[in-house]
Amino acid sequence: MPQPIPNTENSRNTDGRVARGEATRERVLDAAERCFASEGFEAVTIRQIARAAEVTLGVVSFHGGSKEDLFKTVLARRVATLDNLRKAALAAVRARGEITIRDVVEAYLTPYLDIASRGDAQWRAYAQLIARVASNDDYFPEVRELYDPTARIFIAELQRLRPGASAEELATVLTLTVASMLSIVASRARIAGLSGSGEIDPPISYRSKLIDFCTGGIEMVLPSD
Amino acid sequence: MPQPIPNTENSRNTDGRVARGEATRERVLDAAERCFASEGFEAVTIRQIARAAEVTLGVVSFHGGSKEDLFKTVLARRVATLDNLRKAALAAVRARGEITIRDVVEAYLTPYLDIASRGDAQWRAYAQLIARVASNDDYFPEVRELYDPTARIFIAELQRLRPGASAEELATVLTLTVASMLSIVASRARIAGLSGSGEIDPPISYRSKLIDFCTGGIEMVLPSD
DNA sequence: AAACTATCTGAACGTCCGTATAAAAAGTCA
DNA sequence: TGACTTTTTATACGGACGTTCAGATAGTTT
Repeated sequence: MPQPIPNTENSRNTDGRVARGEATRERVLDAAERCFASEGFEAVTIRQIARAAEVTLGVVSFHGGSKEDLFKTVLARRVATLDNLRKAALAAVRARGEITIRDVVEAYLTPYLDIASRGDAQWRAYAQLIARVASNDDYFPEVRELYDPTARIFIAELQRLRPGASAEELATVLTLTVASMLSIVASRARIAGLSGSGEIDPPISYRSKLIDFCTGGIEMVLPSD
Repeated sequence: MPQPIPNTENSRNTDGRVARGEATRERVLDAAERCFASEGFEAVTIRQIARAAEVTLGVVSFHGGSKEDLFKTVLARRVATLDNLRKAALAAVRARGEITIRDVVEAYLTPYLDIASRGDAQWRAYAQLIARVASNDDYFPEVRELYDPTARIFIAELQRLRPGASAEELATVLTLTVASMLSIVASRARIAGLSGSGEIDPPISYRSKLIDFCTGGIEMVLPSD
């Protein structure tokens, strides 16, 4: 079941040679991803990233540029992969013919829950990083806009199912769906605390409850009649 | 309609005299509240807070202690007030007799949307700060636990309405409701961007959509039959 | 007025930050 | 092999950070 997530990255130079520093560069980006995910942009230091990547200080700047560059690169390098998983999930349900609100919600949520629950620590870190970034408005604008194109695709899909809905209603329910999705990753500890069970379950185990919640919510805001 | 929010704070010494430095202390806490809300714990510097409060550097430490103390104090000083508004809203609907999921959701969400939309910049800042804090798991544990008692009260209320629901289901839907609520404050810019309208509306204007979404979501996860 | 306490000032402390860079090392190509 | 490029090392820089504190000031009590 857990098949490897394809790496959409280009590790060759324009002339076809494998770049010598590419392995190091990835170690740096991976370390940055883990650090940013677990501590946030401001709290992380370049020295921390260097230590995590097991390289010296200068190497981080050499491969990652400034701290801000590094942050943007880390976020951008996986966007296409996640987007493609979502688009594929949407295409799959559309190919089946009749489509429902629940189908759209499912296609949007599942790939994210999936990568957030994988064995691969880097993808888990990326999922956590997204949750961190999206929940605060104050990151770099370029970062926020990374996820807009796919959001618009899903809004258009909802629009098709509920032609009477206003643009603001559609944007609102998608934003609430995204927030709910991210909170599963960001707040599992709180859920565990409030429910009394000490157990912190993987995000995917909340899948059906989350899909129910978002589907029910959207259908209540955008009634079909 | 917008009546002043009562100040639950104690500005007198034990002997009844008004503390001389109390006004300064509040200026410091107010400034810290605004700064933490708009930039987050790590990004804010003590010097920035001092400048915003129009006091010298040492005064911030004198009245606020360490940066971490200051942060906790800022969050803690308004918890009781917000909690009381929520409890009052819940008591009001319970007094009316029959109670629904929607009533419980409304009682939880409205006070927050209310303070987040008030003219008072300090309460708006506090609302924004809550959104920032709650969306990431990595703040000080004491902070996270500030909001648990009231959360448990509302969970108990839901439990009464849906006796068959498990503790984990209840904790999950409450957490998703909270996340949705906070995302309205934190992501209004994104909603505006995605809906095409340049306008950023006050949180309270999303009230009915938000209540619909959460009510529909909870009812889908916890069906009444 | 004198003694005392609370508050505030201004300056300093040691530490760590992000970034830059010269020189060494490693790899590539002629 | 020797010239050339890419990568890595080690170190340094200026600045900002959180915190501390001796001393000045203002308010209170005796």
